[in-house]
Amino acid sequence: MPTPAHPARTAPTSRDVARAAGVSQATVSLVLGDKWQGRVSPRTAALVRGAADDLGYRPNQAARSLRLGNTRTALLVVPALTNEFFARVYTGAAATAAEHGFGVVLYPSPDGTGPARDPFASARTALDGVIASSMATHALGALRGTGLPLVMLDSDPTDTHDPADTTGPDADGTDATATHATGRHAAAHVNLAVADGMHQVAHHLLGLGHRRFLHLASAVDTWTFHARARALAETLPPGTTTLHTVHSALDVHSARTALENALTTGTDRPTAVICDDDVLAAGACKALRRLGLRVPDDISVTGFDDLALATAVEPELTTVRLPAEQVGRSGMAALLAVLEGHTPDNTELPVELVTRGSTAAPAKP
Amino acid sequence: MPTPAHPARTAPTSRDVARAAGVSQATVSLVLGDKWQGRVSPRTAALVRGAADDLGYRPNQAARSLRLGNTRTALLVVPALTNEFFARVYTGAAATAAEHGFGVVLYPSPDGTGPARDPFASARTALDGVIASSMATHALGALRGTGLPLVMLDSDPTDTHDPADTTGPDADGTDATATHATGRHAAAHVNLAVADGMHQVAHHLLGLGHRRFLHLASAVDTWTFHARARALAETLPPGTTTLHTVHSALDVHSARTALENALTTGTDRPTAVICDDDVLAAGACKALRRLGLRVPDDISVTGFDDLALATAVEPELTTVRLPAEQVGRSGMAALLAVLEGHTPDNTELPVELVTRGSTAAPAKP
DNA sequence: GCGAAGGGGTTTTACGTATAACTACCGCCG
DNA sequence: CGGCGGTAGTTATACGTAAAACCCCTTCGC
Repeated sequence: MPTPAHPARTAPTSRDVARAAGVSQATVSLVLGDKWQGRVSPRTAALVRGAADDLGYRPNQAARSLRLGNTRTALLVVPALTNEFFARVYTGAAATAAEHGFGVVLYPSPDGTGPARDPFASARTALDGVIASSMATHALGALRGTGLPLVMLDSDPTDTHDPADTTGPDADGTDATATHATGRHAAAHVNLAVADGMHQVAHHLLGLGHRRFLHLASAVDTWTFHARARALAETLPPGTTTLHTVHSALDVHSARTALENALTTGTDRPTAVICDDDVLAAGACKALRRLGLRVPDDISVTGFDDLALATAVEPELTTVRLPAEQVGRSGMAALLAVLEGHTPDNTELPVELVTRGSTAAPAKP
Repeated sequence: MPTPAHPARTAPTSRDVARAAGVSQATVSLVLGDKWQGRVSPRTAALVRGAADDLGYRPNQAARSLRLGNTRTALLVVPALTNEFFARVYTGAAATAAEHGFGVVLYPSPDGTGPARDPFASARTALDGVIASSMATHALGALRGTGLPLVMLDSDPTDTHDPADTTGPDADGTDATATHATGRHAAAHVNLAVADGMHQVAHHLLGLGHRRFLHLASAVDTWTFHARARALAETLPPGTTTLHTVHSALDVHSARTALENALTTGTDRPTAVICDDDVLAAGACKALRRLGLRVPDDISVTGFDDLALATAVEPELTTVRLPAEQVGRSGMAALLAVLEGHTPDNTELPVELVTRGSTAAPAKP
C-alpha cells in the first residue's frame, strides 16, 4: 500500500499548491485567477497549474465568496417544481447561469402554497440576486426590503415597486426609506406575450366558426392570468359572440369538476372551451367525455403552455407554446446584466399557437 | 428625507451588532449561536438580540462556512427535473433539509443526457454531501473519487462501490487508495420496492385472466429497470403465459412508435401491456387507439409511478404509486445521519398498486 | 554612472465568523 | 488574608482566498 503518511485527508488549499510549486500563495492565486499577465513568468505559471491539478486543487468557495463579497449564486423563486413549466424555467436559468459560472438555487413553495417564513433561510448560501415568478405568491412579501437585484417573471411590467403592490405608505418614516430601497434594486421584467397568445387562440377559433366561448380560467390571482382574460375579452367581438368564465385550481380534477358544474347548470352550451393551462384543458376534456360530448366534434378545447401533457392526451391539445426555457435564460441574462451594472430593458418573449386535434369547426346545430 | 449619512449600504456584520449593543463581537457570536449558557448574562443576551434584529443582521454564510468547514448544503443529482418524479423527489429532500437548516442544490442533466464535465463546478457552493439517482448516469462518473458522503437512490443495494461499477483494479497503485476512498464515504441506499410493485401488477393482471403480456420497458440501462424486468419475468408462470419485451425512450412519442412497431410486426397480440412508466403507458394508449384497439376492452395497459399524468389521460391508468417525496425525504435523512457519523441502514420504501380504468379482463376470443 | 522603468515575484492584509484562551471582578471558605 | 471558583465578559486566532502594497534585480535611456 502507498505510504499512509497523512491519514486525515483534507482538501488541498492554495497554500498546499504553493508549497508544491515552490512559490508563494499569492502567486498561486494570481495564476489560477488568470491575472498573471506580466506579473508571473509563463514557466512559473505552468508550474503552478501543474501542481494544482496534481493535487486536485479546487478553490474553497466559502473563502472565495467571503473575500469577493459575492456568491455567484441566484435564487429562483417559483410556485412549485412539479409544474413542468417551472421545471423548464429552472433548466433554462441554470444553463445560462452555468455559462457564466453562476449557480441557481431554488425556492419553490414546499406544499405549493405555504407561507414559508423566510426564503433566504432555506437558501443556505448567500445570494447575489433573485429571479421570481409572479406566481410565487408565497415569497413575494419577503422579497421586498432585501436590497437584492430582482428580476420578475411574467408580472405587470408597469409595476416597478415590484414585490407586492400592497399597502400605501406606512405609518412611521419607513416610507421614504422603502421607496429608496425599491428604487435601488432596479427590477427588470421578463414577460411572455400571453395577450398575443390569447389573440391567436381566439382568432383561430373565430376562424373555425365558433361564437359561444367558455373561458376555463386559473383561480390564481396573478397578472399573467388577468392579462389573458383581458386579451380574450378584447379580441372577441361583442354582440356576435358570448364569453363566460369559470375559475379553477390548476389541477386536472378541479378543472373537471369546475367544467362539469358549469356545463350542467349552464344556459346554452359553448362550442369552445378556452383554458388558461394545458392541465386545465386536460381536465376539461375529461369533463366533456363524462358528459358524453366528443372533442373536437361536439366541442373544441384549447390549452396553454404546450406541456408534455398536451401531446399525451387524446386528442392532442391545440395550445399556445411558451418558450419556458427561454424565460429562464432571459431572466438569468437580465439578472447578470443588472449585476454588471447595466439596467436591462424589459423583454417580452413571443409565443406561438400550435394547432392540434382538440379544435375543429363547430357542429351545425 | 432621512439623513443620508451612510449612502453606501452594506450588510451589517456581527461587529456592527456588537458596537450597537456595546459588547464585543465574540459576545454577539455566543449569544446568536445559543452558546451563552453561563457565559453571558440574560440582560446582555437580550440586548444583543435586540440590536441584531434592529439592524436586520443576518450572519454571512460564506464566513460561517469558512470557519466551520461545512456548508449545510447537499447536492441532489437527478436526470431531469421535467420528470415529475424527480421534481417530487427534490421537493421531499428540500423539505427535510430545511427542517435541519440544510439547503439542497440541484444537478440535473441540462439536456437530459449530456456528459457535463463537472457537477461540482455547477454547484458554486461547496457541498457536505451528495444524493444521487442511479438514473443520473451523466454524473455518476464524476462522483467517484470525491470523498463526499453519498446516498444512492434506487440503485443496486448490493453495490457498495457505488458510482459506476465499471472497470476492475486500475494499472497503477491507485487501486488501494480507490478502495479506501469508496470505503470512506459509507454510501447509503434508499430504494423503492419496485420488484414488489411489478409483482402486484402481474398478479392483478393474472387475476383478471391475462396470459399474453408485452413489457414496454425503459431503454435506460439502470438497476431499477432491470429489477422490474426481473421481477416481472419471475412472477409470470412459465408455460401458461408468454412475455415479450420492447424497449423505448421515456417519452410519449417514442413509446407510441415502439409499441406500434411491436404490434404490427407481432405474432399473436398480447392482451396486456405492462409499462415501466406512466409516460410510456400514455404513449402505449395512443398507439393502441391508433391501431383501432380500445383500452381496456381490447387490451389492458398498466403504468408505473402514478404521476399526475396517470389521471389526466383517458382512461385513467392502473399504475404503481411510488412515494416520490418520501424518497427525497429518506435520502436526505440518510445523508444527515451519515454527516452525524452514523451509518444508516439501507431503506426500501413500499409501493402500492392503484387500480384504475386501463385494466380489465381480456376479451373472449 | 545613475535614476527610472519594469519584470517577477513576496509579504501583508482584509473579508466575517466561531471559539479557544485569557482576564477582571466578586464572594466566600478555610 | 490568600486563594479558589464562578460569572461575565474580552482578546486573539484561524479558516482560505484575492489583491494591494511592497521589494529586489536587471535593463535601459540619457
